[in-house]
Amino acid sequence: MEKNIKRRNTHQRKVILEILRSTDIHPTADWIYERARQVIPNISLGTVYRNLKILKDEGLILELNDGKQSRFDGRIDQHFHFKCINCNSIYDIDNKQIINVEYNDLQKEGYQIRSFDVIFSGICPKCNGNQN
Amino acid sequence: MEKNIKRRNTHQRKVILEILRSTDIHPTADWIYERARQVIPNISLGTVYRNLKILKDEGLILELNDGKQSRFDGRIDQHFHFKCINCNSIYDIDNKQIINVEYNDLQKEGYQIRSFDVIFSGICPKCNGNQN
DNA sequence: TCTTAAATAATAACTATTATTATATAATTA
DNA sequence: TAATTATATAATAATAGTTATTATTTAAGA
Repeated sequence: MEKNIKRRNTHQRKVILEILRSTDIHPTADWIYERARQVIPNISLGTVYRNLKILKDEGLILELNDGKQSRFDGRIDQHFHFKCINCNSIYDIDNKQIINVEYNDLQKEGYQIRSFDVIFSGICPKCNGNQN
Repeated sequence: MEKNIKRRNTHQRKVILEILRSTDIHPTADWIYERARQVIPNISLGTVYRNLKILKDEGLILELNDGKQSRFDGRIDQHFHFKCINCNSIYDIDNKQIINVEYNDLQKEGYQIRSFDVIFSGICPKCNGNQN
């Protein structure tokens, strides 16, 4: 994607970012599209995808993935994720203190670290006990 | 997928697992397919996908994802990953000592943790210095 | 207000993955 | 060892998530 492009602050992009920031369910592009249509009835799914890519490029959102679909996250402060292997939900994990990462050694080996995510996998509290 | 199915130990599945265990590049299904064709010329891509799913289901391999494609990992001992945002390579990170995860609190909240991965994102040593 | 390049809506195209089905084969049984 | 049976295969079609195309619209600067 072009880096030094003069971006226009469009209504569509503002609505998409607002929708994403209003939820913690890490929605798919399609979910965001359905929500956006309630505000801009003739918005296009392509517009949703394009703007999600731009927002990610600008560091305003994160892209996760589910295995088969991309999911998006309006939170960009350091936090982690739990992926339920039963219902496929993704939860935010806020207990920063549970994880201690020291990556000086990696940097010495030449890795430039921009970010990191910890993704737990298992059964979520809702599914726990009533699995199919 | 059926759980109590009587599995047959096919030549195709053995070859696929062998190929995956022989590399550390976390290949895509298509890469594995090309390699497998050198051993079984008329193997089908569908067979590769089906067996990768079975092997994952049996806990013999891991599935990572790259954003748009699945990547597979023949290593199942605890280790972490580094994803280069420049060349898209995924590297294994072995320094277990750099990461300390304590998830008792999560378990108390009802999360059943089966596994976790730490994914660093940034520029790899090879790309460091000669980015495009 | 005029100009211009970026963004949009609509839609087509692409691609990774999964499903379908007739045939082949591993493994069990006789 | 031969017959049986259900699983796996190869070939191919179908699906679905995402990206590309293009004529038109629009945000933002002059």
